[in-house]
Amino acid sequence: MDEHHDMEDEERGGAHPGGAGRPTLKTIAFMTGLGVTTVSRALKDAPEIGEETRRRVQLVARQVGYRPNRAGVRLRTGKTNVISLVLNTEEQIGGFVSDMIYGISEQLAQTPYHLIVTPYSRNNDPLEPVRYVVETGSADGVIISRTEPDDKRVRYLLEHGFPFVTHGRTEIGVEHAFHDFDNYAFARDAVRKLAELGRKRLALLAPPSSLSYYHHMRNGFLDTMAEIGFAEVPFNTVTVDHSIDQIRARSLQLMQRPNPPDGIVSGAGGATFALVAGIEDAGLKVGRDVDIVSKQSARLLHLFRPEIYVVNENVRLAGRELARSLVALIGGAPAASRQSLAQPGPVLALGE
Amino acid sequence: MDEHHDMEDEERGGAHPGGAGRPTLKTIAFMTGLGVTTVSRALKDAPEIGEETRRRVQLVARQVGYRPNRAGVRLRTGKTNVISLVLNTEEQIGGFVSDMIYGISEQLAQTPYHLIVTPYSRNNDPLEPVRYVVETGSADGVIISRTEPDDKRVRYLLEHGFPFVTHGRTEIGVEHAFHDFDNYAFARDAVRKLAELGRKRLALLAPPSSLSYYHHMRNGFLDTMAEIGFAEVPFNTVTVDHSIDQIRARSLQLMQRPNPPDGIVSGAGGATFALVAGIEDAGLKVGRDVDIVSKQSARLLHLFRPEIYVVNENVRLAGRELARSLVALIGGAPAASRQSLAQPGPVLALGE
DNA sequence: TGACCAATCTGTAACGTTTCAGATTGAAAT
DNA sequence: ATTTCAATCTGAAACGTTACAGATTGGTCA
Repeated sequence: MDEHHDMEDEERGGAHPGGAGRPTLKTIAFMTGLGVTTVSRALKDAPEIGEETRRRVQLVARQVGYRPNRAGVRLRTGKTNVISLVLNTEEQIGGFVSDMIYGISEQLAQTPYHLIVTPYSRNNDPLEPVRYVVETGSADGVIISRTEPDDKRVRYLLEHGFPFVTHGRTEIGVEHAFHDFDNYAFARDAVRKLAELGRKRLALLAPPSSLSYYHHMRNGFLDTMAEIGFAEVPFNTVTVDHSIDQIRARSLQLMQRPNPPDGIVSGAGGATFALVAGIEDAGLKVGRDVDIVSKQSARLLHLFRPEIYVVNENVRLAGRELARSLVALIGGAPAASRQSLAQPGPVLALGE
Repeated sequence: MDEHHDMEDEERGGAHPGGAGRPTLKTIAFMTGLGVTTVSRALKDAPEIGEETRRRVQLVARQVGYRPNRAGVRLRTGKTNVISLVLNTEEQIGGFVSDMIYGISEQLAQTPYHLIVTPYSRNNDPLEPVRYVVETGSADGVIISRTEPDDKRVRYLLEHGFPFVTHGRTEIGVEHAFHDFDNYAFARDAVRKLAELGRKRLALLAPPSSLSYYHHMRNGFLDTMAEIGFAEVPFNTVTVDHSIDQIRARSLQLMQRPNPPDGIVSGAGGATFALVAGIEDAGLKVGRDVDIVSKQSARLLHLFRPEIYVVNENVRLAGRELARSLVALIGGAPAASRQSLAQPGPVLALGE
């Protein structure tokens, strides 16, 4: 005689389909007097179901609040109705991740898709979470960010024919879906604005050089500088991904050099806080000794120092776009049709 | 003759268990010459399996990289191995949501649990997503934040015996798991610091009055004020959840009143940006005309205005704690054992 | 009349897992 | 020699869904 009798789900799915538990196809089949197959097909508007039957089934289904069992569908079809957002969980200054998640959620709200967050930290291989999702089939598609020109994850996903969208572009020959902010245009506009303001010695606080958008931003910066005939003040000891303290210290160093910049383009709002702190550590003042054009996703820079010029990046929108694309992709849309580049808005001064 | 033959998964789970697809219990059963039941039990260290068999099965399982199919488990047992974070997706100034998610992810990384984000917006009933999760059984437990003293969601979850943790406490008689920041202590320490600085006319920029932690913060503020013998300068036209523009405008109004405060306690870092902007709009200066003690989760306030005193709230830690508790709860731990209150650190001036 | 057909419906099997209720051992107890 | 028992193992059934391969109509056509 066992001492352990598991009787927990005694009352879940009753023996009779009229039981107390959540309604299933069987419940509706019982109520309508039809077979489960018919009910299943009627609910998805299959062609070989009579008009009246279809309506009857759908009515009953609505009445009893039928919701397909995800595990059942998933087991049978392999479709998970899940989208995975692969995230680097390192601390980031004023990270934009929440907005991204909000945007994705928003877009997914009216679909059967759930959003699941698949994290990785610096220790792990960035490929690891992606491989996990593909190998275990735990999602129908993934969203990845922080793309590199020759991104291992993108190669892997392409090889395995797994649906994905990248936040950021790659230099891989094969076309894939992406959404990106036009950082080339941002840097170009930023340089022009600084030139307009009479600034001549410009520096760039760029993203890490491994990432794709580093190159875009840097090219936009350099091309425009060359066009105007300016020479760059190098500032490559630090990136927007470094810590506040590091950026601040390097920024101080930068401003204490013989010929410090009088204009700086900053690739991220969070980093700009630290950048300005360093500038002020050097006894200089933004708007007087140096002008700054910074990208931002939160809208805090103008409160911080009203003299900063800003370009807003709408990350929530990016999230929406990425989710929209991924869902389309899973539905069979060609990757080439799901590529978009968000244009930066104007360079804004305080109050604009 | 049908024109449509579905032959897509012809090569997935082969007829032979030795096929190409992902290994299942059947694969291992075939390889070891055992029954699937035995394999299933051997893998979970059931008592009625011989020592050698167990080792053999586990070895093979490891070799072929066996990973239980989540849909199979879920369908059979009802266990989803999913935790749902229920989120309000409204814009928040400098929201702490990313840190929360990082913390939860971090904690969940070494468990079989996945994190899924279940959003709701202002239009929807906050109860809606919770009801969805419970009704569809789409997770084993939920994490909710922005709790109210008499929280409908908490009542609902208690009634349905569904595992949950709240970020924030309630006044509901029944015990439930929570993690909270001690906002009473924060407000108390803040008031004391301002008193120490010689400030006498104090105001509080509080959370929305519907939320639990409004009361904690407010009580901490008022109790300590009474203790010292101060009277409050009312500032209840706005909360930390309002927009930058609204807070800024009301802050300006506040400072233009006949007897403006000379000390302000602010419940959120994001709001403090707007608060200070309003103060400066009035021609006043933080540290001279008024001192501020503000809670923050990002570490930006000292860069913003070095004169602000800050108390740091570690939201990532809160995420970890919430996830840890929820997993314990699902594992059968009593709710009363999963209640924790994070004590605020010291009130910090610049450089401390 | 009988054959054929389209329209509609249905049962069975399978996805991968766990649980139930045995089956098969070999050894110990009678 | 038979019974008993513990130790191991096993097949069948079920979770809810969909795909496949029919079944059952009633009508049309030769």
